[in-house]
Amino acid sequence: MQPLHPRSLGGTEPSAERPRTPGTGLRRASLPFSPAVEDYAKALYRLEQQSDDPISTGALAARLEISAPSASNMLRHLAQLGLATVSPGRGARLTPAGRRVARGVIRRHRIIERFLMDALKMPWDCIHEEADLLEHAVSSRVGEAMWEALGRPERDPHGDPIPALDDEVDPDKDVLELLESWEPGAIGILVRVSAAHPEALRYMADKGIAPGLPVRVITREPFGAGQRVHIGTHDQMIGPELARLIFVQRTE
Amino acid sequence: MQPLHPRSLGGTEPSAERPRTPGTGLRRASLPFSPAVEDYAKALYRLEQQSDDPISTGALAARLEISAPSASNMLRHLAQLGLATVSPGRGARLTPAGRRVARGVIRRHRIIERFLMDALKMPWDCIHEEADLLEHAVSSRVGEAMWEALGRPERDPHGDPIPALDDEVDPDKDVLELLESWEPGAIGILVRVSAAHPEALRYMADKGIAPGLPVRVITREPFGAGQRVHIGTHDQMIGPELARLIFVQRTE
DNA sequence: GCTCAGCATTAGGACACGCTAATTAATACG
DNA sequence: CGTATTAATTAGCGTGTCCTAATGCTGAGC
Repeated sequence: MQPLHPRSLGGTEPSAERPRTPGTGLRRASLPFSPAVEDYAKALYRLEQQSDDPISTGALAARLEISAPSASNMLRHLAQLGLATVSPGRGARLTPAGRRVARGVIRRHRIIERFLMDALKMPWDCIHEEADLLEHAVSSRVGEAMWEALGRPERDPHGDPIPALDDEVDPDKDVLELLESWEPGAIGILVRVSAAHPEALRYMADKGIAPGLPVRVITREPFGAGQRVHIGTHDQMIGPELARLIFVQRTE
Repeated sequence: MQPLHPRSLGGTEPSAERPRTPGTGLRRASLPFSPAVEDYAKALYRLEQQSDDPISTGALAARLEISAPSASNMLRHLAQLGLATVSPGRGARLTPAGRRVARGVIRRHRIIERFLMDALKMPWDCIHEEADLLEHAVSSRVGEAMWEALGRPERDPHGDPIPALDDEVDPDKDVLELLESWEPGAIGILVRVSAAHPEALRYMADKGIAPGLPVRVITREPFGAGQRVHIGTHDQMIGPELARLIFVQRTE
């Protein structure tokens, strides 16, 4: 079904004669799915990873910050494209094809983040937004070229893994824990930080907290005050809200 | 124009509060103009460079390969945005603001081409298409970061100059000539090749014809057969159609 | 001065995506 | 078991961008 590879470069004739689907804008003739479709697939994918149950229209709408009817509508569209199955009134699931699309977007997103960071030296706190903008315009050809140019990295700057298109498993499953859950004495490596909160990212960048550093919990203060943690070269107080955004992997 | 910042969790009111411009899609809240608008500005800019007269609706439509009514419509829209002035029935011109927008797009396009070529090592004949896709998604922040990372190049891989936003002049004006116009004995440098024909690009890449090489016309064959030209290290026969795509600068 | 070819514009749709309001289906509670 | 809350869907609409068909203007030749 559908070659996931874009760019139908078989096009011999330079112009004219093309049916030119109306209302679809001037560009984008060559990318397989619209940005909206890709965003929906991505959101469903993420939600499926969290819950295992079919995704309710409402949850999807909340995630994308759109109205429930819009989500409902688009789910029908996704079903029609073969990317999701919808049991009316009961929620939706991605099909394998839908998961492939979603992984493609996520993969490109993370490659782009790495790229903005490493190759373009852009500041931490804007790369997520910029990557959101770019992920739908970067073809898989360009995405893969970036990945090669970067030396085939396995994680983005927040420590999120860069998935292969047919990876059905999350490599972090059963491996990562929240820093929040660790008791004094626990030792490991800071693997990833949630990318969802730009302010938190800025704060952590400022404090030198980044994926890859060794971590050791020293104490846990009572009454929810947080943990004293050795990260990298010095000690920090990590409040519980921040500790919920930091994922660590235990080492013995 | 709101940056669509996520998570406004202070929301006390049950609803209403965010205007949320409808029909505008999920993303793109942060880029100033739609891809379509940018494309129109770019096309007008190019056409203005060629003719000096106001641009007719038909010429614009032909350039963008869209219908005349679409062009007419969009011209009204551009006028409303302050990017063009339209004298009904008589043609359109870009305003200074419109020229800035157009130069921005062209600048980003050429930076992206250079980038795909130099940083990502992508093949010649696909970079133009890819850049067309990317130019509307690359913010000026990212574009400028690319430019810096490349060492502030002045030309794209086809030899087209990368304009500054407020450059009102074309540096190639009065300097470049078509290879076609040169007589035997003429000597110079190949500065740019037209990017419009992917097949020609492929052919030239194959023959080692690229911007920056020294050029000397050896003979001109009669009856439109073309020119024998020394390019780089060896001689080639260049047919008249190809010679119309090659721009050269004379040296003494 | 009138007619007709050629361009531009208006009219009327289409499609993708978003919204609100109203309606229906599902769940929960007295 | 009936009603109240909540979630999902249908209805109807707005916007951007494109299309075709019909109409309107404008200049060239008579």
